[in-house]
Amino acid sequence: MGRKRTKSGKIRLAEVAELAGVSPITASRFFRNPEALSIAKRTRVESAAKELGYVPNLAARALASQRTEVIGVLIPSLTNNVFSDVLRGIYDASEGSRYSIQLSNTRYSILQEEKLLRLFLAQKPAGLIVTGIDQTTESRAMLEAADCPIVQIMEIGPDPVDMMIGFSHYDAARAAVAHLFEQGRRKIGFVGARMDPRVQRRLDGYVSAMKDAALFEQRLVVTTATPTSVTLGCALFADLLAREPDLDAVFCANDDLALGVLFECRRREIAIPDQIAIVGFNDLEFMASAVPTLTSVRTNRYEMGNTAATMLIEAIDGRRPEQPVLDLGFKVIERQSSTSRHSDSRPAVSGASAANKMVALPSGHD
Amino acid sequence: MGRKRTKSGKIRLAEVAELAGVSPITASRFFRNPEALSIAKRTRVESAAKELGYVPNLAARALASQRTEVIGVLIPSLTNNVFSDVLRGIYDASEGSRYSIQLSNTRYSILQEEKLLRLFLAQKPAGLIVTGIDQTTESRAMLEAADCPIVQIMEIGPDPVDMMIGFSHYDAARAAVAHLFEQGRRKIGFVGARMDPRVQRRLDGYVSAMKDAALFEQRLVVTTATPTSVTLGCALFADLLAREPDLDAVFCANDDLALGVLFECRRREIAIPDQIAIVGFNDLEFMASAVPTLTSVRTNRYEMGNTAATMLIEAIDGRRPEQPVLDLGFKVIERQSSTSRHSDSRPAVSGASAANKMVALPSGHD
DNA sequence: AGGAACGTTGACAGCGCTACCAGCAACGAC
DNA sequence: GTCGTTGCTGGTAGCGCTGTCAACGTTCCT
Repeated sequence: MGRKRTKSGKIRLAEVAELAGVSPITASRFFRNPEALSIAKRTRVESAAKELGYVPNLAARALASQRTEVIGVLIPSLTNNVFSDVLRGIYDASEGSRYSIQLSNTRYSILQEEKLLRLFLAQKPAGLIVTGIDQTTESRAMLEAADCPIVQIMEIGPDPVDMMIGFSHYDAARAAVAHLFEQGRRKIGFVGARMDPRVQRRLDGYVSAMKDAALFEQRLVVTTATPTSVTLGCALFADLLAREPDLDAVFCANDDLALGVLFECRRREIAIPDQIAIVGFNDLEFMASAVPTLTSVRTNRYEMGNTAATMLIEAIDGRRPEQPVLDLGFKVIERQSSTSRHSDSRPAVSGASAANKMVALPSGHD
Repeated sequence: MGRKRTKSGKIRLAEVAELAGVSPITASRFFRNPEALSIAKRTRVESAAKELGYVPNLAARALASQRTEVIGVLIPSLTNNVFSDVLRGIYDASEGSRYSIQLSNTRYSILQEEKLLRLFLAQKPAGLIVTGIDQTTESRAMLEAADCPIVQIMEIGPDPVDMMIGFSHYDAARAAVAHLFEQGRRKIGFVGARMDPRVQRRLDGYVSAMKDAALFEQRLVVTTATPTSVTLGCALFADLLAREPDLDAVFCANDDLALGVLFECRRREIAIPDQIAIVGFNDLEFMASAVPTLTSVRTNRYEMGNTAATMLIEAIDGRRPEQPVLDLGFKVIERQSSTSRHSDSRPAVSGASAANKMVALPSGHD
């Protein structure tokens, strides 16, 4: 019905095709698979599109092709520093690809996750990134039935839905405790907050290491379901100290807690590391600048997000990785807070010790 | 032809309508404007949809209605704590509404912002949230031509595109400096990183306050374009101290820098606040737990994001706010790092002083 | 009583794009 | 020379939904 030159002056594929002197379908192909066109038509369509300032209509494309170019991402928290690094990795990888990111926050609730998953799946995403390996049975079933690639991030486990990228929190915690053992520490406390599955596995790693050395005592463990914070680190450490005044080290489930412990020690004039050693988890930026500098377990958060999104996009485009489960490992970054002698002289400007000793371990081999 | 019972067994609006015994268009209306239906049909459609587990196809809806239910959000950084709070506010507000969030990262580049804006606008978003008031001329023109509501967040300025929510960074900086004056400080340094427009305006506020008191000296200002970090705070403070050993206070453009300054002081055994007072900006959680507790300018980041998204959604739905520009103000939270006497005894557990004195100021009245 | 106004419903015709299949030329194999 | 085969192109027919308009019954007004 005389549908040329749409009233609102919008540029449709048909206009581009007309200007290029090809059929709409050929123009369409140019945007999806340029190699399928002859060079002549390819350049004609390209310049026509540029001249008209054509922008494809994603809704029409999604409707016609029965699939979207959206990657769904489900993470438990928007505030946690850990996830902001992961997210940045994901967004960086998605840029330049034709996929866009649809982000949702499960607030550490697997029921909420299930609900969001249902929502996402109904829109037929091109791919999905989900956090962790602890889904509801229902969620798990939906993921397995989904006809798109899926990456589980943050940790690795025995039974991937599809792809998986992360590291073993259990092994990482064991390595942290092993480091403290090496430094001659015996009464090592554990401080944890939120107690999501990954923190729980860090606790498990700590417990197993302590039990292996016949040093485990329940009262050395202080945890809470409350979301983590520096202030909470102060409070939990105070609790721990009240239970066990002879403590000679604390392994904190994350760096915020470690910073809180550091502050609380300073407040109580407890010498670090002479009286108590501190080890954190994640190696956030400030750990290297604290006084004393704080030992932590470095995790590759940005890389985790970036690789996950990259792998996912490759899989969507039909190039599945040969290795669907990727262990990114971790490193214990040894700093002053847990090493008995301050061997290095104070650096000129920043508190970062230039001579951080690193203990690198690929996780996953128990 | 014969398009009933789509092959893949997918539930379309037509199936719902058939089961409910109404026409598809009536069923469609149920999802968009239930009040337009008679009670009888409303309940019939509702139960039919529930029975079939109908989920609307957003792509088809977008194509047919020529508009999407996507709110575009442009922020400069995914890593910065400040923005993660804002984002959380935005996502929280979008939940429960029918709008979904499309997030993109401008990396503090207004050119990148322009590019993303073009991309977003091409998809006809339902609304847009952009950061700050410094857009390129081109971006500004696009925003003004856009036929959707727009909220500028993070700061307020004279000439809103549409709606605006934030506070005056200039006034907030002046208030921070005024507080230091009150405490008898005179040689007040400024430490800033990244120097995005908002940090620049904090610097402007600092400069004007110092000039008003005839205390401004260029060498009191240390800034860098480098992204902010705690480590950078250490380094910049060291620079500042080298230039001006008689310093008696530092105003840091954000809390990470302030923490770095704190650590560097500890490293150099500079007494806080006796020798040097520290004031940060944003009042991140850890400021209340540091030793000594750190004074900061509290900003309502979560509320900013939440209110912005709420206002935007209201505006999309046709209920424009009577007051399109909202000043959320700020508060100088006075803590030990800038108050001369430690009047409060040590709290039992956390470092947070229970008796934080607050100076609240609605910004915007110079 | 006649007609306007309203509330409710449905038919029709796309929205802009792509899946599918058919067509055609050019090429090599038999 | 005939028959595939490959590479490129185009026509047709929707994808699932909603905008528009018309039609209907009911109520309210004059």
